Amino acid sequence: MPELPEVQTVVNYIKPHVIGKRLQRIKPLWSKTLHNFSNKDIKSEEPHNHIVNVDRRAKFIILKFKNYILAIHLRMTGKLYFSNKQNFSKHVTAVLEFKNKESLIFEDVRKFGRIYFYKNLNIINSRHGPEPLAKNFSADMLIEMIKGRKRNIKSLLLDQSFISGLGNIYVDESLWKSRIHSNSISNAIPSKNIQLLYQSIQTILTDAIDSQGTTIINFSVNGESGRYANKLYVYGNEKKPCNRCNNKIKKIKVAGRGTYLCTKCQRIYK
DNA sequence: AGGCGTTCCTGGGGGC
DNA sequence: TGCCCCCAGGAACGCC
Repeated sequence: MPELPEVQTVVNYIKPHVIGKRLQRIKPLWSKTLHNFSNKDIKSEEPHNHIVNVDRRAKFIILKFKNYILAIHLRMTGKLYFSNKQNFSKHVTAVLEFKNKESLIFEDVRKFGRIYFYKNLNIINSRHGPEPLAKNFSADMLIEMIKGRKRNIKSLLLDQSFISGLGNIYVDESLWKSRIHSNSISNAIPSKNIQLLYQSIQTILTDAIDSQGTTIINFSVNGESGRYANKLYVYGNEKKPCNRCNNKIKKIKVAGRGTYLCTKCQRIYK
């Protein structure tokens, strides 16, 4: 599941390939993939269809054009890669075609991924919380945010309107690193532990971006997983010993999600 | 406010 | 070996 580090990895990867390229058309191979627009909307923007920048906001890949943006969400199994091949796998749901037969391929086995057409980032910003790696996002902010809610901490951290970019993997890793049980109630967690959570999120996300993420995010290089897969402390490690206390990692269900944690050294605050 | 169920999808795992 | 059943999971939405 692509989360912030995987999405950032995709952005870093495609950016040099697509900046300055002129989009000719978008071919939908799965009708729902183009969520709120069609190729007509792209045509009507002519001749201003050059990609001027590629960026990330929350878990969206943002293709910036002169007068609009395309926001691409990979959801569960979406993959985005640059290609000049003409034969696609059966899971390709959309093709963004440039000149010279070059294309951005959106491949998505489960078909949950979507592409959105907006004038700017306003709508996305209004629905999403702060970026955890933004320079102006501080530990004090996170403390205030978490203390101000009375909610299951895992559910809160997964909520994109609360904080952007975290998903199941990095929430489990961050809570393990800061020794907070996933079933803790947000306003009962002491400030010093939230401070530790803040540092854990920073460290983990930064390290995961450096490692090009955990899951497979494109097929164009080698189809291998990101190197962070080898650095996970709890996620996917059921029954393996906890790196801190040697207790067996458990898999439980929290907020409807499969959740990995150490019930011995992650304390529950209620 | 917050928790929970439902929906969208398909590959893959478990059971037999 | 093969078939059927069931389910994970991000986000939006409706309900209580």
